[in-house]
Amino acid sequence: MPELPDVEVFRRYLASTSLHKKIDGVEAPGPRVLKGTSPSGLGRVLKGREFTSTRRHGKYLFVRADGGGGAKSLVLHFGMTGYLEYFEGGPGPGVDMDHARVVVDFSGGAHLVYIAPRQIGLVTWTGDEEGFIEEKGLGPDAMEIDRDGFVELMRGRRGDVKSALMDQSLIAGVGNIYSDEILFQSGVRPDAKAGDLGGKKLREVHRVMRRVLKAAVKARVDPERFPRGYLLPRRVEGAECPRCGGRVKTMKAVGRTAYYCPGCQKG
DNA sequence: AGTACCACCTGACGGC
DNA sequence: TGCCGTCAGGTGGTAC
Repeated sequence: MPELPDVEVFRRYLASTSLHKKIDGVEAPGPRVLKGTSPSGLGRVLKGREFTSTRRHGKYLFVRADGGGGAKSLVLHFGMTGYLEYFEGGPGPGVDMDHARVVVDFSGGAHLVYIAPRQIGLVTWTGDEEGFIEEKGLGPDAMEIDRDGFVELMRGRRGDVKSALMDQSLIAGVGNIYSDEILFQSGVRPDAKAGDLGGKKLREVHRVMRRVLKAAVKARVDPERFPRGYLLPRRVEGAECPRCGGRVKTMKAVGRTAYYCPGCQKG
């Protein structure tokens, strides 16, 4: 799940559970997700500190850890299957500890666990969040970029609009699922050329993008809670289009499967 | 600049 | 039941 809305939900979860607790130590039973650090390295950085604030940029989550020398932040990226669990005492029966990759132990017996069945994901630390974002080549966050900036970025692109929306160096946060939703609600086919859309349509895509991401966060990314008329809960080949009653179809775009409604998306 | 693959991992699912 | 191919919401690298 982890696109911008999912990561925003994780951020709020972490902020409501894990701030202002002393960190006793860190374990990394899945060290493959650690990049540029080691289990002991991460432990040395975090031990004795406490998380004080959170920040999301695109699909990355930064967690500021204060109480030691210099600024240090935990950096989390959730790959395709990652998420967080917090618990006090032992893990409940529903917690998938088999796939726990990083565990932060707080004094008093609470734990924050980064779980990722497929170890595609990233956990590290940085002393410079801005520098990290720059190194990764991330564009502005999809909820932060303004309308004119968005139109400028999209204009002059020769590739498919879907791949432009998903290009993290242009705009950070949109992935395969939400690009489908945004294009569906904008009435634009996934294989339309971004540069062919025109200013008016691009402004509409920008407005729809903001609305969709916001609604997804509000729905806590639960498809059942999405507003009516959303494609996401019907994102299945042959399903009934929630707007026109036609059939949802798929096509390949940038090596990914795009779901769309030929009846609603003609642009 | 854009695309087309491959790779990294694991699990679920359909077909035989 | 088992084996096999395919697919899955991520990014990063290479080669054309």
